[in-house]
Amino acid sequence: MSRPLSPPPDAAPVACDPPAGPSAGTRRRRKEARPQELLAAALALFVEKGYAATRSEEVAARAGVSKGTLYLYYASKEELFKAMVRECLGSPIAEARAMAEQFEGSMTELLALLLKEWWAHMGQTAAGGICKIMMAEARNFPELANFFLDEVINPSHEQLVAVIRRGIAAGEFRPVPPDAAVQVLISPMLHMVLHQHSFGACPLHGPAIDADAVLSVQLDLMLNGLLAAPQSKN
Amino acid sequence: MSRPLSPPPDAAPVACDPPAGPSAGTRRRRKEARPQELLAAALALFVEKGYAATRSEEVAARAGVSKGTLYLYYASKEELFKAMVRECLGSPIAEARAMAEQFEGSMTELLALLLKEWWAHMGQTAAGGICKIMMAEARNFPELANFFLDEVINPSHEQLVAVIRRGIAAGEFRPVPPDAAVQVLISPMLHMVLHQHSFGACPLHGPAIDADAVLSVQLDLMLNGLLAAPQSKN
Amino acid sequence: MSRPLSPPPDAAPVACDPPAGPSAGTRRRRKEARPQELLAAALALFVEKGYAATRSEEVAARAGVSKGTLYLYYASKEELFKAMVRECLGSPIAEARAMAEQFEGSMTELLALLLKEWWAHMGQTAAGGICKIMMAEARNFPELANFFLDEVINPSHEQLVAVIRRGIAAGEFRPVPPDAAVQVLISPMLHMVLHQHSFGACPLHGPAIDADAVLSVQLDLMLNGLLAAPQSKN
Amino acid sequence: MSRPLSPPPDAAPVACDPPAGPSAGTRRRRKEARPQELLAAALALFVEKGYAATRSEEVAARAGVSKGTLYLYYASKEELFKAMVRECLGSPIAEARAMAEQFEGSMTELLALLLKEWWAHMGQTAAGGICKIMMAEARNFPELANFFLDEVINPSHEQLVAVIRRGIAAGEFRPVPPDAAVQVLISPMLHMVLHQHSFGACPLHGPAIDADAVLSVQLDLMLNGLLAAPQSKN
DNA sequence: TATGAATGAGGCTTCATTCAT
DNA sequence: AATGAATGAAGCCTCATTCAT
Repeated sequence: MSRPLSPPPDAAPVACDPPAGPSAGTRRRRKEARPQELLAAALALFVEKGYAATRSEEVAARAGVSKGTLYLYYASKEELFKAMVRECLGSPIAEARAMAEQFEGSMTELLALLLKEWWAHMGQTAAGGICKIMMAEARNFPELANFFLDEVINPSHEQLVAVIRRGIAAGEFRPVPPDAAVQVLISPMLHMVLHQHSFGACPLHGPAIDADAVLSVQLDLMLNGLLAAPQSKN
Repeated sequence: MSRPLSPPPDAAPVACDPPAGPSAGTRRRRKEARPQELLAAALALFVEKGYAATRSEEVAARAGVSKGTLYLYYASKEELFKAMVRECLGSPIAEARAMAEQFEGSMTELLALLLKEWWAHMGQTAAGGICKIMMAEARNFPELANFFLDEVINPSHEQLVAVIRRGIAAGEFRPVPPDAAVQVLISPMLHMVLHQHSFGACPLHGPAIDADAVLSVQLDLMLNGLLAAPQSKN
Repeated sequence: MSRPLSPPPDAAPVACDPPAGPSAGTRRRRKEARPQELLAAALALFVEKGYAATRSEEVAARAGVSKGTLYLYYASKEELFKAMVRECLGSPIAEARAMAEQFEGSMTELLALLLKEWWAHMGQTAAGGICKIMMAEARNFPELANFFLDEVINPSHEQLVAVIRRGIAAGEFRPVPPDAAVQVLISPMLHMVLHQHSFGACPLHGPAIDADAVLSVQLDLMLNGLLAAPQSKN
Repeated sequence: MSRPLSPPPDAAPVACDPPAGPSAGTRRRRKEARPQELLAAALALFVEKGYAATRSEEVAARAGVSKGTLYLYYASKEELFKAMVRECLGSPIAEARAMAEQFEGSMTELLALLLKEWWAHMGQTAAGGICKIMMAEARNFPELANFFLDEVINPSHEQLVAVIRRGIAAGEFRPVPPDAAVQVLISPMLHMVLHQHSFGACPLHGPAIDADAVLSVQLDLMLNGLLAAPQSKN
């Protein structure tokens, strides 16, 4: 049940969500799929090589179209990049939020659930690549970086902060500074996501990170560290 | 005592004469200092913009020399990059190792000490920038990535694994898988280092990460989670 | 019938559409013709200025295209140069060989014929420029020099040696060392070819060489010198 | 007695004439020799690689001085080149002229003597390299080309023309067009000189030209072809 | 809509030349 | 006089973008 964390499942979920074009169901020609294919190609290449080192012709080729066609859909390389980032974020936050609101168990359980969700989305999906490319390019695209912060990082963060706060308020967690605790909480997964798309994808890289092991140790340690009353309770 | 973690202390270390301060009347004859100045300039720019997006002329200009001068010291942009990575790693691992070997207290204390050391080196020093740039460029420079793994990541990792093992053997820590535990242990700091050089350096970035708070929460949670017998502290 | 030997008939052969004449309204879609146009431009400029002193953009401009277009067809200036040399040699040797094999007259006549052929090809055609450029660049492109030796010089030489040998064997020529005799035989023409593309092409050059006069004197002297029995012509 | 004609005796006579600086005899420091050393280095390198492909630093290095020093003696690369050409021509023509004027034998003998002289000077001396480089660069340096024509080519040519004319007038030679005959006469040697510094200097070049054999065949054929009365005379 | 030939601004690198020592 | 670090114009080449088909 433990899977080493090396070659990211790049090919598997080509787009983050199969975003179901305007008329999903009847597949016309291919034209309707073009933007998605281009974004998927862009994602794979930008993540692999970085923005500047990726040639737009490569993206087109990977999407199976010619150089010129790319420009029918995106006005420039930069627009393609921005579209890719905006597109591949999609709805996961919304989903997680919905899940959290309906949740009725303990905060401990909710935390575990959310972290698993996060990993399932970021670790198992090409969306994780967005994290790497944003980390690499944030300073070159401040506007995008802020978009990413507003749409992804801060909402996720706030959601987890809220859970921690609720847990503390309920006496379930020890009183810790929630912001810092959230950083501690998500870091291992974030690290694995980034590793997956950098060192982990190098041909000769060293010992792979065992994602499942890290996740379970992380939950174990964190919850042990967070829980208020020593285990004698319950 | 808590310092927000945003504009990285770019200029601080890396042995960089403030490039030709007010007393810079002589504009030649710097042969000895030039390599360091160029490496410092390269570090700042490669970290900020990435390898491909940095023009070699920019590096030269930042080092206070002209385009051509750069090539008197480094045969190509790529050689400059490699030299920079190799140069900026220095001896921190060796230092940490020496410290660990002489240490006589508990593993809990040693762990805290090592993490603080790591942060002092990577978080407060331009060396942290190397982490960001390596993460961004690992797949473009596999040879360098392996150098970095061999010289930095793996030795650090092994050292911490050894401490965890010793702690477990001594009954000080609960039996946890050491490799995974180390990932959990260093992730928050790694995350902060990367953040510092990406989102944290964006002009408009959101709420800063409070490094000291994260570090103390991290130690608190981790050690609480690691410690073996619930010290009957009810 | 005697033509002074100065400005080489640069434009004449080498299959070069007069680059976009008056009817050049379409400025694109020349894919088939481009390689020839580029090679012709390269030939003219490399012969005129030498390899190193010719800028690739000049070649492109002379071919009526832009800098970048050149690189769609040839990967580098060096590749362009090599392609040009290889291209401009063509089949003359094969033709001469065929002619020699079918020839039924005396060796004296064959020799005269072959030399005229050689001059017609090298002296009246842009191919002669290749001789100059190869002489100038042989030491910078040893591989190409050997190609030229193998494909042009040595076959031509061997063919003439064979004729001399046959003439000697038939008692038509005096017994002379055939290799040296061939050198003597072709030198005047070679000299004129080189002159044509060097001094002869200088605006202010001195008295032109009269090619036809040289050729006829050359035949006269050579054959007089070669012929075996003093035909008793007193 | 026959020597193959491949690696030109580059090193042997460094300068064409050991030009005996102002105070030859007492050798001061080195300074007086510097210009000669630089010219010799320039000759070797320009002949080997051509003007444009030779870096001025290479010339300086070969002369055993630094880059800057070169510019103390010659204002620019072009001036160095011109000085080299002008310098390495020197007095041979004058010498040959003197010899011809004092000569008292037959024109046949004088012709043989002059050709041997020419070969001794151009074929055995670095001066031959000037021929190659002038052929290669004539169109880039028209002024130099004219200098070369005026100082070397035309005087030599005229001298030989005069001999031919005298021979014809004396009934010693058949009446041939003297200009063309001279071309025929010197071509083989010119060819060998050029070959020596181009194909002949390539590492893998084909069969070497046997200079002595060519020269003797050349004299044999030429004189046979030139001589007026068939050999029955004498 | 799709193509891919063509363009040309711009980056990397070289090297002739300068100049402080 | 000699040095060699420094300069920057200029050349090679790439690649984002355009546009005729």
